[in-house]
Amino acid sequence: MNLIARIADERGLLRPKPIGPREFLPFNVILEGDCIEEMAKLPDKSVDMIFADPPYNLQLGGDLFRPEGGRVDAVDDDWDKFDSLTTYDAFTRAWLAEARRILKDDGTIWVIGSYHNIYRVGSLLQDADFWILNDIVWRKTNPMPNFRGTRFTNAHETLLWCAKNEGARYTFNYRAMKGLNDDLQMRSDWLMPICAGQERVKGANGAKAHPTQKPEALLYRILLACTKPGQVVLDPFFGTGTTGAVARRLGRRWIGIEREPAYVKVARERIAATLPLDESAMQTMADKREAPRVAFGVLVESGLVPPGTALTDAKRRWTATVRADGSIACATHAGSIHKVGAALQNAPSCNGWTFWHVAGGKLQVLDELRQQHLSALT
Amino acid sequence: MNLIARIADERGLLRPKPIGPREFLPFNVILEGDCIEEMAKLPDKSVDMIFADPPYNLQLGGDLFRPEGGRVDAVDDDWDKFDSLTTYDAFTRAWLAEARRILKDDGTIWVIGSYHNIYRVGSLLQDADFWILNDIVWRKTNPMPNFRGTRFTNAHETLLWCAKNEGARYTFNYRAMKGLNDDLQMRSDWLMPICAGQERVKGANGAKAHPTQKPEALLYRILLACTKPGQVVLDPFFGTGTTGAVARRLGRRWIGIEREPAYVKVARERIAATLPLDESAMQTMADKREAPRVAFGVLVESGLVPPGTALTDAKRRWTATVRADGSIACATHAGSIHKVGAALQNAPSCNGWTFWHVAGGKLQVLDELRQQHLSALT
DNA sequence: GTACCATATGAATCACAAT
DNA sequence: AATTGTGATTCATATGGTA
Repeated sequence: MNLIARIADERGLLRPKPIGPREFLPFNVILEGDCIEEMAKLPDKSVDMIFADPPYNLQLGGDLFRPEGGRVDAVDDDWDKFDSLTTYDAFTRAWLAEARRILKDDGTIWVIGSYHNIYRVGSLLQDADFWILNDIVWRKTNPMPNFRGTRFTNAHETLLWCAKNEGARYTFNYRAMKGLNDDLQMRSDWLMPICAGQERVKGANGAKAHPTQKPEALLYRILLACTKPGQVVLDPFFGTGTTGAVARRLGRRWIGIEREPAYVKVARERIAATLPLDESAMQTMADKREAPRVAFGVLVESGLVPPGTALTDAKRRWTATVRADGSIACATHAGSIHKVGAALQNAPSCNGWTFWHVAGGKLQVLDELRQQHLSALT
Repeated sequence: MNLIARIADERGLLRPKPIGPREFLPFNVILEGDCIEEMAKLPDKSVDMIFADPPYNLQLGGDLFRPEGGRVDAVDDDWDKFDSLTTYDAFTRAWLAEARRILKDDGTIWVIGSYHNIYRVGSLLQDADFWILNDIVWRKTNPMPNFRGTRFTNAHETLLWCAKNEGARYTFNYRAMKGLNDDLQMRSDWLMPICAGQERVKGANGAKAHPTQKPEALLYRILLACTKPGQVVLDPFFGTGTTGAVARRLGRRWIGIEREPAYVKVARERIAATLPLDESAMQTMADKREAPRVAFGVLVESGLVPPGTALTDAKRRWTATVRADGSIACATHAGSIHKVGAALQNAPSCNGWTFWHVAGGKLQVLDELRQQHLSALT
C-alpha cells in the first residue's frame, strides 16, 4: 500500500492531530511532503480557493497496444494505486476534511477527476457539506482514441466547483467569464486541448516530467473566474506546478503541496522562470468557435432524415436508402454518404452533402437540410 | 410522505420479498405502479438493457424524500439536507438492487442525472459492483441560462453506462456509432437540443405533459449503440415513454414502469402512434467481429490464393510465400499470416488479412479476397 | 522557404473463441 | 481454469526529415 493510502487508512475519519502552530500562512512556496500532513500545519479558514487534482485511481490492467504496434505509456505510478474503493474513499475523506478546515467560509474548492474517481469525490464532497455550484466538463479537442473499439472515446474530464456550505458567499467573476466567451454566458462545458508541445514540461531525458500535467488554460479560466488578485490559492497535489505558474501570471498568491522531490524541483524551476504571457496559450482561452461540422447521422437521429429515406443524385442516376446508423446502402455499396457517392461514381472522393438529394417530386439536396439543422441550433 | 420514499425507507438495504411468481417477462407494456414493487415481479437476469431517468433530488425546497413530511424550519436545515441525501441514497440503492437482479449478466445499465444526484448514483453503482464503461455528457444546444449570473450556465447532463461487473461482456455496436459520427469514433460528449417543439408531449391544456421529457435522439443513440434488434429494454422511470417510443421505432422490445396514471396514459398513446422502421432501414454497418471467420487455408484450397503465391506488405518491405497448408514462409519466419506479420514487424500482434497483399503490379490486400470468398458463399 | 510525409503520443479501467 | 490462436483496432497535434 502506498503512503497516502496508508495514512488515510490509519486515520480513518479522524482529523489529524495538530502538528505545528498553525499560526502563519506561507505563500508562493511549495511545501514538500504528504498533502494531509502539510495541510494539517496550515491555519483554519485561511485560503481563498483550493484547486485539487488528486490521484484518479485508474485501476488499469495489462499493457495496451496501439493498432500500429506501439505501446501506450499508461499512468502506472505508485501514487495512483489504492487497494480498494474503500481505501480511496478514506483517503479522499481525509484530505477533504483538511481542505475544508483550511478554506475560508467564502472560499470555493475545485476538484478534477475522471469517471474512475469523480463519483466518489462528488459524493464525499456532498457528505462533507460542500455545496456543488457547477460540475464542469473539460472536453478535450485531442483525446486519446479508444484503440480497440470497445467503448466511446473517453474525451472529457470532470471538474467539481463547490462552495463551503449551502448559501455561502463565494467569488464568481461573471463579467470576466462572459468576456472570455464572446459576451455569452460561460457554459459548463469547456473545450480545450490537452497539455502537449512546448507547454508540456520535459525531464532531462526529453520525456514528460509528469504523466498528468494539466493545461494552463484550464487553471487560467478557473483562477480568473473564482479568485481576485492577491488572493491565496492552495493546490494540495501540486505536481509540476501548473496552478502556481498560472497564479503567478495572474497576480494571485499560491501554496503548493507536493510529495515527490522530482516534481517539486521541476515545479520550482518552472515557476521561477519568468513566464511571458504565451500567445498560443491565450488563444485557447477564448472559446474556439465551434466548427459547424454536422455528422449526417445526427440528421438521422434527430428525425430530419429518417431511416428508410430514399436518396438520389441530381440526375437520378443512382439511388440509395438511409439506414438507422446514418450509413446509406444501395445494391452494391454501403457506407457513409461520401464513400458510397465516391464508389458509385468511381471517383476518389465525393461530397455526399451536395451529391445526394432526398428523392421525391422535387429533389432536396442534403446540404440544405444540414443548413436547416444548423440554424435550428442557434 | 410519498410512496417511493416510504418503500425505500422501510426496506433500507434489504431486497424486497418476492411478490409474484416472476416467471414471465412481459414486454411492450407499461407496468403501472411503484418502480421497485414492479421490478420485484420481474424474473432474474431477464432484460438486456436498462435505461433509468430517476428523480434528480433537486433540493429546491421539495419534500420528495423527506420521511417525516411536515415543513422543516430553518434550524433543522442541515439535518434535513443530510437526511434528504441519506434517504435519496437508500432509494437509489433499493432500485439499483432490483435493476441488478433483473439485468442479464451481459446486459448494461444507463442512468441519467445532473450534478444534484449523479455523484450519489455513480458512487452507488460502483458500490453495487456495476462497472462504469463511460460517462457520457449530454451537451445541450439550448440550455436555460443562469438568469442571476451567479454560476456557469448549467448546460449539460451526465449519463453513466455500466456493465454488470468488471470484465462482463456487453454489447457495443462500434461500427454503428462510427457511422452516426461521419466515420469517426463516437466521443463521450454528445451535442443535442433539449426536447421541445413538436416532439414535446403536451397535455390537454397545452402545457407540457412531463417536466423532464428526454429527447428521442438521446435514446436513439443509446439503443442503437448498446442493443440488438429484438432485445428487451427496461425503463423503470418511464414518464412519457420516450424509451418505449424509440425502442419500438428501432425494433427493440421494451418494458416501462410508471406510477403516475396521467403519464401512463400519455405514454400509451404516444407509443401507439409511433411506427417501427422497416427491416432494411434498421440495418447498420456490421461489426467485422461478427462476420463469419474464414481460415486463410480455405482460400488456398479453393485456388483463390494458390500455393506459391508471393505476398508482400503495403510498403513492400517484406515478402513471403504461400505454402500448401495455408501457412506462409519468409527467410526468417514461417507460420500463419498473422504470426509472420507480427514477427516481421516485431509487434505483439498483427492482422494478416489487412497486412498482406498479393504481390504484383497493383497490390491486392488479402482482406479483399476474403470478402470475395464470403460473398461467393451467399 | 514550403509542402509533404513519416513518426510520436496523450489520466485507458480497451477481445474472445476454441481447446 | 488457463493457454493459445485468430484477428480487430486510432484522432488530433506536434515535431522532424525530405523533396
